[in-house]
Amino acid sequence: MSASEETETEVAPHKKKRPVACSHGYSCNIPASYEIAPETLERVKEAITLDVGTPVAVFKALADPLRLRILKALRVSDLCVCVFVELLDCEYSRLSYHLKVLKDAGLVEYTQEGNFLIYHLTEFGRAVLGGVDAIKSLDCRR
Amino acid sequence: MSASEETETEVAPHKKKRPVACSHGYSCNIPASYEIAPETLERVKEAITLDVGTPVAVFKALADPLRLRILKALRVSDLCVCVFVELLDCEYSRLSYHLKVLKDAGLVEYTQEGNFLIYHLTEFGRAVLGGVDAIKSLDCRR
DNA sequence: TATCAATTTCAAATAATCTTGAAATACCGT
DNA sequence: ACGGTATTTCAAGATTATTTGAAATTGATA
Repeated sequence: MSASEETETEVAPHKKKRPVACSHGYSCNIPASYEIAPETLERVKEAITLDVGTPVAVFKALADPLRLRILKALRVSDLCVCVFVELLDCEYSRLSYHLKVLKDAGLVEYTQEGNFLIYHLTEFGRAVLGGVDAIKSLDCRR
Repeated sequence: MSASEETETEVAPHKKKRPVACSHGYSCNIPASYEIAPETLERVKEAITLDVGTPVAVFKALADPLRLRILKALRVSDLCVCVFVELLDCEYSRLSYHLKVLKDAGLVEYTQEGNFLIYHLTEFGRAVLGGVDAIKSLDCRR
C-alpha cells in the first residue's frame, strides 16, 4: 500500500471524555456525522502542499482595476504608455508602477521605439486572460 | 506651467515641431512608425471602460497562498474548520479571517453541524477554480 | 552640445491588508 | 443551568501595496 508516515491510529490520551475518535486522526472532537475517509484526507493534504507561488503572484497582479484595464486594452492592441496616460487619465509614474507589476508577473513586455515604449501581452499573459474569460463568464457571484 | 490645451475633435496642430499627427488624436508626439487605427482605438476604449469590479474582487480573494490552499483543499472535499486548523497549522482567528474573505468573494459557503462549520465551494467557486486550472497549466514563465 | 519629450526610478506619505490575542457567541452534553 | 468546545469578532499593531511629486535617464532633434 501507499507509504504514509504520520498516522498514529492511537488517539492521544489528552483529555478524558469524548471517546469519539476523530475521523481524520487529529485532536479534534468532531462528531461522527462528519466523516472523512483517510484516503480523502490524503488527497487533501496533497492538494494543500502543492506550490502556489506562481498562481498567487499572477492573481496579485490581476487584483487591481487599473491593471486589469491595462491588460484588457493590450488584448486589443499593443499600446504605447502615452496612450494609457490619455486613455486612463493617469500620471506616468503611477502607470509605470503598475506596468512594472504586470511585467514582473510575466504578463506583459515592451519594445522600445525611440523614446516610446510599446507594451504588449506576453504569451503567458494572453493565456492567463483566456482563463480569466472562463471565470468572468459567471460574474453572477455572491 | 505650459498646458497643452487642444482637445478638439480632429487633429489640431498643437505644437509647431513634429508635423506627425498623433494617430490616436491625443497630445502626444508619437512617431509614424507607431500607427493605431481609429477603430482599434475605439475597441481599446471599449475594453477599458468595461466593469472590472467582480473579477478584481475574485482575484484579490485568490491572491494569497493560504486562501489558495484552502480552495484547493475544498476542491477535494468539504472540510471542517478544525481540519484546516490542523492541516494548515494555523490559528482559528487567522483562518476565520481568510475564510470570510473567501466567503465575501462568493467562493465558499458553509453549513453548520452543531458547533462545527463545514465549508464547501460554491458553484461559482468551483467555476473559478476551473479557470484557474487553465492558467496554472502554464506556470512556466516568470 | 543643449534641449525636449517619454518614461522610469526614488523616497516619503498614505492606504489597504494581515496577524495576533483576547473576548464574545453559539451549540452541545451533562 | 453549567462547563466545555468550535468558531467568530474585535481592536491593535505589523506588514505590504499604492500614490505622489520630484529627479534621473535616455533617445531624438536642432
